[in-house]
Amino acid sequence: MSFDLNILNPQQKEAVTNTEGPCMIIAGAGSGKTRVLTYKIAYLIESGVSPYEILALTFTNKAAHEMRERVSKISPDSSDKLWMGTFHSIFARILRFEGQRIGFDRNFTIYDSDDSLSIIKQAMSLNNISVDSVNPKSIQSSISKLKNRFISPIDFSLKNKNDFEKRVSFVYTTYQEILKKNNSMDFDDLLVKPIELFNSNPDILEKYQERFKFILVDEYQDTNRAQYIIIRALSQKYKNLSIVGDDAQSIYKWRGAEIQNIFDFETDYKDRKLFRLEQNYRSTKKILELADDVIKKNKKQIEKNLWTENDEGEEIHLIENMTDREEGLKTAKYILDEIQKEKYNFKDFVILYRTNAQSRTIEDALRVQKIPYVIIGGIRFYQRKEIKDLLSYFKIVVNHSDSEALLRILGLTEGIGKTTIDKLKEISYNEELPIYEVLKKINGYPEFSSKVKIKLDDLFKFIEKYSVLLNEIKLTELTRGILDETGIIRDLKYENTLEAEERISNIQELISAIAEYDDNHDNAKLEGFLQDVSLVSDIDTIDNQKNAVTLMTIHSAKGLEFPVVFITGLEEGLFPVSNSIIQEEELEEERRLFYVAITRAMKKLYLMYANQRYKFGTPSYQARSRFLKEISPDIYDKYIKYEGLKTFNTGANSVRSRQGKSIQYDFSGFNHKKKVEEEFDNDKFPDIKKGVTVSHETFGKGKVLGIHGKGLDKKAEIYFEDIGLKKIVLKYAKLTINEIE
DNA sequence: TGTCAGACCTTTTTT
DNA sequence: AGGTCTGACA
Repeated sequence: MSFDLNILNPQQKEAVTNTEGPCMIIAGAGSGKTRVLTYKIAYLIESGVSPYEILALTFTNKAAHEMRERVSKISPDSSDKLWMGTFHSIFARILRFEGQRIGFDRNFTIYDSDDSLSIIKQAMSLNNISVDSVNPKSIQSSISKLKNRFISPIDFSLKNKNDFEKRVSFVYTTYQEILKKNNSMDFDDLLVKPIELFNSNPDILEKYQERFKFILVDEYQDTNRAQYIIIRALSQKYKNLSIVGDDAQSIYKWRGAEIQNIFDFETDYKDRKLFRLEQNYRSTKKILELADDVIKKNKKQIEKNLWTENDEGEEIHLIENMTDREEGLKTAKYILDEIQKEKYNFKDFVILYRTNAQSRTIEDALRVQKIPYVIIGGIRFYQRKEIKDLLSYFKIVVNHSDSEALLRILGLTEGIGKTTIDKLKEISYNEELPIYEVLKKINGYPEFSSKVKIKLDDLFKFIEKYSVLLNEIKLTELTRGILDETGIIRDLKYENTLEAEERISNIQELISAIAEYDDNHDNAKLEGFLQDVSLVSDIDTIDNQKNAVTLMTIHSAKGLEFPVVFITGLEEGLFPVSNSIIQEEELEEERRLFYVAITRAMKKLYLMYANQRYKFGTPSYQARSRFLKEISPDIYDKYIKYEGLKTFNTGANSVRSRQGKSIQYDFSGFNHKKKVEEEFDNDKFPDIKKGVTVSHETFGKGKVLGIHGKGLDKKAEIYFEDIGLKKIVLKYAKLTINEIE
């Protein structure tokens, strides 16, 4: 054997070598879960199982890549033959092969949530539901939840419903019709459609049951109903199903995950074997004990007892800050201190937060201190406007039915306005044709002016041209050709702003991603690239080489570890997030999230909160998180070092008194906003105008590029020498004027 | 048809 | 603080 089972501990070894039948592995945080999965796969291959017969499902591409790489170290020739990937990517692949059976072409488009929202709006308008009466996003999430529970439009329409649900039902039906017409699927369809396929085609199910004799599922606690059904169907014949999970780390209920799946595993598979991985190799004793203390407050959980042989470790820091800005600056300061004291590198640090919106203040502080950082999440690369624009051209060339992509392009085309687009939509709807087909015979419609017809015909010819070239020239040349002909870059260059430069560099990045894909795949096709693109998440692109501090949400951090972890924004209403206060179940999920955050830390942990934080551009005052208050006194006394303005008592009284004080301050400054605004209706900041050079207390020297709003809402767009472009609300910022140009 | 300023809404978390 | 939508105007 080319690998050594003896490096595993006894429990890990048993979990690895137990390959027959259903097997459940409860793996605590940092207990070597990935190692067990990779060894199990390698062990199967060593025992003579063909890699083609193994299916391994993960939640992120990163986890899949990492696992594949680790398998390839043990079992070099077989790793690329494994079926290993996210649920979404594996089943997208199967649907490309078999989708024709349920009426989809193999070049179907995968819609992201923005695309999906736009279709929801179309579906709403077709059902005469105004976007003012119902929030399209709430309909979108309702539909997504239904799909995750594998409830079809017909099933749902048969249920007794309230007003809102009736509307959801109508929109759901129309929404699926549009997706079908566009030859496209949303993320949820990638799970729902395989089930439909298997249900209506037993021969196909049988084929894949036979193919995947061994199935391994990672992060089982975060599977939803649809995923559960797929796994059950595929494993039914051979029942060689290994699931790995940790109920304490279930954090995706809001996305339809059913933690119950893991609790139910033993009733679903009566003869299942159970293995517990309880030795933690990651964290210090102090960190682990705090984590344990936190998670014990939750009622429902599978019993386990996490322990470690690691050192006791250093104290955990708890730091109070007056404002969110101070929180950022302190974080930066502690990073610099740690680097000096402990010889850490920037890449050893992660700063975690509950919501993406919190990153901005932290980024500001890091830039001021010149600390390099990478930010994961937020506005995703592939969701940026310029990228989506360019991708739309690619999509329509690959899939002519993708009217959503075509509509986007029409919106970009000079000389085509809302009127034309509405007319096209109407014709397409009445004649039940994709918009592309309407363009094809555009000359037969007298309602368009000849000028418009020429434009539309040009666009049609453009699509035609590249559809032909699709199979004739190399991917890199094809996409380069499309890019040049759209003139996107030329237009951006003409704009000649910093923002446009940024956009151009994003496009260049996309083009190099295509070149890389072209190099790595024989006979690379645009279709394949588009699929990869729609299913990547930012977490997949973490670059371990770069020496920089990482910023991300706690959700993205699952599965990762860092020597030093900062958890920021530990405040009521933010973490736990406000509406989870009402429901016990949601509160427990927030607590698990806190648990996940703590257990990312290997050596050092910093807990941060701020008394005042900007929310929606206005300051708000909140108490520190209940998660801090509920830490057991003995853990608190032994392990936690508090730095703050007041003595930190675990009792509620001290909080109240401080909060009271803050609220007073609040009233004096902001609750009389309206009155104050009247007083300052005249230009309060007459000297801040375009061209003036100013100094800001944290951002340094900068030049005013523009002014927006008036009175107290007056904002200035300032280009700071150190950190770039910022928008500043003048009433909050302390600016001094340096010189007038 | 295209533009621009102001109003208005947003914040959970993501494949 | 930032993005999106809308309605007035060119």
